[in-house]
Amino acid sequence: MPELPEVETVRRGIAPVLEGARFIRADARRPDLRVPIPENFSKALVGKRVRRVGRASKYLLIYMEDGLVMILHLGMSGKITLYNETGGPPPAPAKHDHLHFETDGGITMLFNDPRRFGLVVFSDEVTLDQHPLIAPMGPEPLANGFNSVYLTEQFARRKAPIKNILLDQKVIAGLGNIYVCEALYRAGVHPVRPANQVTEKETAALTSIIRDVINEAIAAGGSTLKDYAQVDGELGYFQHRFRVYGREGELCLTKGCKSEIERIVQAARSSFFCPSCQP
DNA sequence: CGGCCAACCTGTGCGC
DNA sequence: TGCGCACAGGTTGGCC
Repeated sequence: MPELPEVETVRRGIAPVLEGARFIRADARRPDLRVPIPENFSKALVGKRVRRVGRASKYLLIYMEDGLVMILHLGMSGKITLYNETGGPPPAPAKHDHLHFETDGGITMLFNDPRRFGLVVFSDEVTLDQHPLIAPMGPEPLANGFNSVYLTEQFARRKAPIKNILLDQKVIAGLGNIYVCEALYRAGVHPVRPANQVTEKETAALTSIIRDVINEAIAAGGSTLKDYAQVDGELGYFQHRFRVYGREGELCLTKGCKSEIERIVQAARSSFFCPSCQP
């Protein structure tokens, strides 16, 4: 499911109810997700206060008062659902509800992930930057280190299709299949172009387009949070209008363009593009 | 190291 | 109605 904007939306949704609250329950209902769930999962969390809810790329970071950091990834199908005790008793855990939390503030938080590509592991706050999941990642689109000089440099030494390079979390952290398709469409760059053949001008445009796409998606997520805030429900999966993703066979939305959106498969993922607008 | 592919899982939707 | 297949928003490990 989630790329950086969706994870940021989840973070904003859970931060207000978790920060300052104490876990009175933390159960792992199976031994593993993509990787084993820590043996001491419950013991390490119960009775402790959450200091802050952060995010690094697509990873949620729950900072505990004692320096422990719970790293959560939603994989492809992960969802977090919050229930408030004022809405009645929380439901019995359903199928694929793998993690079950309760806070002293009367909040139940469930992590549901049918495909189990998600994960939960622990780290120490002081060594978080060196954590094997965190350390290898490139800059996020909204970070200072992400600029056209950096991107030009990265493209220059890679001949793989630009689509693959933009999906590489070591190059840019946070983009996934949808937003890569959207960014390439807006930039007018065909997804199979070798990265080292993308011009500096195109790279400069792409840099700011990637920021735009991510900023707009975060804003769209924020607007869904407003509706969400009142009621119990799922976080992170919001309907956003895409200009090219998922629109195979439909008319290109560029004014005056009469072409149909095409779909090809790259690196075992679907790429959607307009053959006229993305030469 | 760069690049490519298979693998990890389950659910859903579509064509026959 | 049932069956089989294609596909799904992510990441990694192994191989050349």
